[in-house]
Amino acid sequence: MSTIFKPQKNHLLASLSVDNQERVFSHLKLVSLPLGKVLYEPGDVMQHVYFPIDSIVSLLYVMEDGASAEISVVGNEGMVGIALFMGGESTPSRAIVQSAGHAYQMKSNPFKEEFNLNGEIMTLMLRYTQSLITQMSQTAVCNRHHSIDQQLCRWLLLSLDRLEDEHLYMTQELIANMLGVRREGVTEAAGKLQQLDVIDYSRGHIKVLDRPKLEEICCECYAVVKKETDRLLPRHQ
Amino acid sequence: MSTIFKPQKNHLLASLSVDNQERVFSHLKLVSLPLGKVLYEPGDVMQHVYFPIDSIVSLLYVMEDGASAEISVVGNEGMVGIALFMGGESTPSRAIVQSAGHAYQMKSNPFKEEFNLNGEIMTLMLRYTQSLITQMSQTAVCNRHHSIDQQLCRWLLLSLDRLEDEHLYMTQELIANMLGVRREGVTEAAGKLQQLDVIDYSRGHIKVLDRPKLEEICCECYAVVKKETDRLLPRHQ
DNA sequence: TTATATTCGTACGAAACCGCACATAAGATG
DNA sequence: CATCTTATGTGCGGTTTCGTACGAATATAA
Repeated sequence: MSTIFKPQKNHLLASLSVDNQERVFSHLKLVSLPLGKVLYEPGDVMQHVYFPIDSIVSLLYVMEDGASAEISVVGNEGMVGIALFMGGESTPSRAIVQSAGHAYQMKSNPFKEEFNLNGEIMTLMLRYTQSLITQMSQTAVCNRHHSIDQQLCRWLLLSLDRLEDEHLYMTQELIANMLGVRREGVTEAAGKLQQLDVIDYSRGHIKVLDRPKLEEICCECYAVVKKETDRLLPRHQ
Repeated sequence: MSTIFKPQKNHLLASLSVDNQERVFSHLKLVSLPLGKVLYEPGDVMQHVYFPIDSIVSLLYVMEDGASAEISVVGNEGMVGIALFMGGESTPSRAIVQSAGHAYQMKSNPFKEEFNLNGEIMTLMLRYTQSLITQMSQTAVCNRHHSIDQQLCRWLLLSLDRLEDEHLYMTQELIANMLGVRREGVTEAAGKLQQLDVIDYSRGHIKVLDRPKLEEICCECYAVVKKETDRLLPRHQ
């Protein structure tokens, strides 16, 4: 179990120095995150932070009338709960598990203590926060200018990057909620991708057949975020 | 001149303790920001940070095809250049003066030194960054779900909050660039507001006549950002 | 197997927004 | 004043997306 799910599977944790890893790892607890689990509701004071391993968490804003839109997505490249060290301790959005899996959980207080040591961990967390800001910004741009087709491609690529293989378990209804569009819109867009043999979609199971083509069809938004994230958080290996 | 433009007119600078004010103020230089001036281009390593006094700066993303979208807006409540202390030193977006006026400029290095003292300034800057994140998130949501009419209201209110009176000097063309819509769309939306006696618009000069009504017509996005900003950065006075 | 729930496909009118073209009007310039 | 530039108003066809409704297909349960 814990031989498969090493903390190092999370890129942020992996990039810490040995000293910091030892101290931080002693506070980590492996938890299972089922699909749809809500880690934070809007305004909740965060009790834990999460470092996803093979799960994906969406930061989702839900409006008064129930409509929703995904602000950003967090997988093994990042962490959930940045508002903790940013000072607010809560956000107006919801953190919800978009793809079931596992994560390492750490209690707020020890994490804040580590952050406040003003060293490697703080630097890393701030750089990650900037990459998250980039993703949010690009989401705003993409929402403004790009078609559902393109946005679906972006969304698929962002998800793929955070999973271990090319399989996504995700109904069109759920994707529609993330993109903030109608379910029928996703059906159409996914149908086009299927006709192009880019994906194979069947009742909540997507298999990506041709990733290069997916990137080709996609708007520039994915590449911008990817490039900036790589710049901010280079993976040393 | 500098009797009118006190550093304290910027809310972030004003909220520093006397000690920190003394140290920081010695590095500040009052600069004039003409309309359209670009403070940073995408990817530029930032040489200065800016604390607006009576100017407004837009963080704008410009796409490959020239289309654009405003990510967030910064006035006397904030600062331009957060990427400096977040670690990236640059962003994929452009910082451009949206409303002419003045700002206090500070060189990057002394500012980073202040930030790294790990005290009040750091805490404040991080809280401000979180409020900026909230604004970006809500922009993404608003871009997804709300009409041009509503978005124009949000945009006007965000601008109003950062100005000293109810006068905006801004062509419809420019607003359209910020919102990422057609100029004609802004003409129509502004026409409706004018018919409702909410604004008076004439060749680049907007006078807001009825702010309460403006807030009423607006989508929830403005209030969400406003409330969260007030929570994160209470003004002690 | 049969019934039921879930997921997906399709259709259609309405609305919002776009791209484009052009007219009008208000300042600016000479 | 006459001219030019800039800013705004308006109209129209085309596209995308929406809201809604309904049917088909697949999984799940009785």
